[in-house]
Amino acid sequence: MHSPIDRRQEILQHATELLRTRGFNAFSHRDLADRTGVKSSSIHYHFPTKQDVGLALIVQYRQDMADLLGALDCLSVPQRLQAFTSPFLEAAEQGQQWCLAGMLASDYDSLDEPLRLEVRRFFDLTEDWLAQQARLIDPGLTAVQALSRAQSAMALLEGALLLARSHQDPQRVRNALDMFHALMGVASPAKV
Amino acid sequence: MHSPIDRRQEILQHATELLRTRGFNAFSHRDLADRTGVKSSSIHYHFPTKQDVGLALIVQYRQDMADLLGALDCLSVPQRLQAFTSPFLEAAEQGQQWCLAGMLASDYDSLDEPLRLEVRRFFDLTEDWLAQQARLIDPGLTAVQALSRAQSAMALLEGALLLARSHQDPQRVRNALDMFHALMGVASPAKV
DNA sequence: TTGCATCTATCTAGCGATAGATATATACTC
DNA sequence: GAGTATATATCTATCGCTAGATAGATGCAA
Repeated sequence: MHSPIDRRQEILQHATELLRTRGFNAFSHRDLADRTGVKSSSIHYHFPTKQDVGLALIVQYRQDMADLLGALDCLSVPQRLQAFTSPFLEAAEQGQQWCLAGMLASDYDSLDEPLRLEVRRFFDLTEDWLAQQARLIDPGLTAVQALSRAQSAMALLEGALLLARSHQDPQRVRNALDMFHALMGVASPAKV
Repeated sequence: MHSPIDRRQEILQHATELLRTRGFNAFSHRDLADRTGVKSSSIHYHFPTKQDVGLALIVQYRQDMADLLGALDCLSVPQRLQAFTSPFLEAAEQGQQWCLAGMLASDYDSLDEPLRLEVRRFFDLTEDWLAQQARLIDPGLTAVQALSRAQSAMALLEGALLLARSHQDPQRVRNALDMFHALMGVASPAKV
């Protein structure tokens, strides 16, 4: 028998991939069960409803993001932005997956309120952090200006990854990253 | 008996709204039938498969966009950009709907290849036009640079509308429009 | 021996899709 | 024109399948 924590994590791992490639309404408990190697009723044991699966996914996604951002303190602001954006580029180069939070945002109408709240919290967290970086770059910005800049920067990344995926063209994200850095007021990092 | 063209258009009208609010996998033939006031089998009469519904929607959406862009020739470039972006702002202010093509892009994995092709064509059309405007604004741009700029501008709009919808905050799109005009190299239009 | 994790079996509801009947409008022929 | 055929648009009824979800049995481990 697996440890319940292992199994739970295993389910979430498959759910992450399915959600990010297909969307919330395009995968089923049976998809999860088949990939995890258990019966679909076992999925219900760990997550009573599908919304619970989504909730666990976005909470973990946000926590991972919070951990990442916390780990960037020791870096310079341009290095932080580089580290922050690299997962977007990786996703585009991998080719099939969108951002988990972006996907849930696109399925927003299908989500119950607790899940919607967590989706909003993900973007709030991310954008607040970006706004902080914007003010470090440009101390003349008001808080409102910095947040506006951060929200648009985030929108740019989400949109670019969405369209890079449908066009199978990671270059779209690379170009968007140049715009992102320009918008945030730092020089683009040197190409590798 | 209705004219077939009327009925077909009536179905497409409801399908547009359902697709833009819920997504491709979150509305059914019965949803369409109930709203149109016919039986679900009648939907199949007009559109044999659900993919055919999606195909008709995106083809019409692209045609509407092509018509709009064609009608802008008589305007100045800043006025054109203003007219181009205003539907995004209206959608954000209305509150529930995303861009039809953006929604299909988010459901890309569920689409058959003919439908995917039409989604890509919508963005190609739009971005090519935006790239032309970018070169009119800044004649020093290469074609590649202009296209890159146009793709990022489009990504920004799509992302901003997505997040404005989930946060119920049209201001996000207004702010993104400022960034959009800056990115395209024109002054933002005066606020009303 | 109690609690956890999983299984088998099943439920209800809804999905996209199809078959076949019906009513109505249009076109053709005598 | 009358009568007949054809095409169009809708209906009723149903298909096979999958969805999310649940009840109750089983096995295993502390």
